[in-house]
Amino acid sequence: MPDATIPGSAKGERTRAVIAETALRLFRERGYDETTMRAIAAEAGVSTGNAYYYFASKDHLIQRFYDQLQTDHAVASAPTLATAESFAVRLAGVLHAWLEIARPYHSFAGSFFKTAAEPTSPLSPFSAESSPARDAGIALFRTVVQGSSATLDPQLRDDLPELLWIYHMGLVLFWVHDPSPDQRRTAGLIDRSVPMVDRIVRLSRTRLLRPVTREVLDLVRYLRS
Amino acid sequence: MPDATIPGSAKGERTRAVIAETALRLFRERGYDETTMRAIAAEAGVSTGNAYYYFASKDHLIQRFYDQLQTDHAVASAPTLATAESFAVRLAGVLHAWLEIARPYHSFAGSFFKTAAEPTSPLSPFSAESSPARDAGIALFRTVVQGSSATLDPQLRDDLPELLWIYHMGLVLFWVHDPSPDQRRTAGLIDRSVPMVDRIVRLSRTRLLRPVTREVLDLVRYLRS
DNA sequence: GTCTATAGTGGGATAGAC
DNA sequence: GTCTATCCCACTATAGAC
Repeated sequence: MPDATIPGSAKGERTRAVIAETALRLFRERGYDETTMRAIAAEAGVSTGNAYYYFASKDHLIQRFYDQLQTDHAVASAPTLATAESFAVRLAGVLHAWLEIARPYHSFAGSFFKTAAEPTSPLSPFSAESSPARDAGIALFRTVVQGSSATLDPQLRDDLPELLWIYHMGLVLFWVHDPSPDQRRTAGLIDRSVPMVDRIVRLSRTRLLRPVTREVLDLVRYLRS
Repeated sequence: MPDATIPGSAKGERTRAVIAETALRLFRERGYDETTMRAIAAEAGVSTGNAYYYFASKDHLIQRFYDQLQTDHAVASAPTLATAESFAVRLAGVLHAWLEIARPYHSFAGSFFKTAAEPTSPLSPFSAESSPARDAGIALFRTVVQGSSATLDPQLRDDLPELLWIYHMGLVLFWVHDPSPDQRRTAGLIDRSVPMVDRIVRLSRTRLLRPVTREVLDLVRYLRS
């Protein structure tokens, strides 16, 4: 036996991984509702009891999917973030990157989305369990802001990444409901809304709009408190 | 004509109503997940099979709840709409009215909200089955706009009600996730966001913001097409 | 601590007799 | 239109093997 220091732990992690990967594969092949825990366990070569030993519920298998998606998104966004300087280009690049890496999962995302939408669910993007993925998402948008050539109100510079993440969540909501082939309408929505966001961010420093900017920032702080 | 011509139909409608009312009562008393179809059927004095004869699924029982809420909302909004002239006051009145009539259902709304969020669900506010409720909602906001003293760009005047309905859906989303007592944070969100909306609507006609207004309206039309 | 096997519960949904 | 009987599956419980 290799590894006597943490007995079984390595093996356990491998079993956990096998179950998670099998589940994800079956979800993609058959859809979420059509994939039973029995089938996942059988296909992974473990007992159903064992599957439940590692994952508290069928829903918990999706947490893996989130983390995977988040990692892939960061990787797919890297080229844009490394080269583009314009805020609008960086933002559009990151959003389109998400669209591309998420595309293969569109049909099955729809079927488990309901679970994520439930307030008490650990899969909700607003839940405590999701805070690592959420923080990673906000961090990505922080990179979008910080690397851009745009000059911003300092306070807005701090809070804008969170606002952009919420904007992204709105796009995801639209995407989930988007029946068009390859979700082209969502792509269109990005292409049409990014320039608006860009323009509004630029205008936020003007005398006319500064009061609104203040109100928005106050609101963000109120909601965080 | 109210008729003896369709025999049994009246009886059927009564059975349907009894089941729906029983279900709503039990949902409020015990919560959605904790109320089984067996319990609903038993309490209503019918068999479970019969309950399924009238309602294709447990979720379908909620459609009744939607309609009820929509009707109550219109009634609760009437006083404000009959008296207030300022756009901000009318909007805030209608939104707070919703908050009040929805309050008793907050805890159970959370548990079935997931169903409504599912794209393929007939309960989704964007579904074809929900279009009557959606249209009624938009009509309510049309009254908010049309009865107000504010002067608006004609095109915006046409599309603003739909935008306000979407804004309302956003507030509902927040409300569902709001754990504060009596959902006070949602009330705070309304109080802080309505002045912003009001200000932005006023500013939409200024030279500086007109391009953004155009873009927003183009976007709305794109999404409708 | 990791895993199997098995037996069982409860609830959404359905089939088919009447 | 209404019933009874049954299916299916998520999930639990448990007892024990390595």
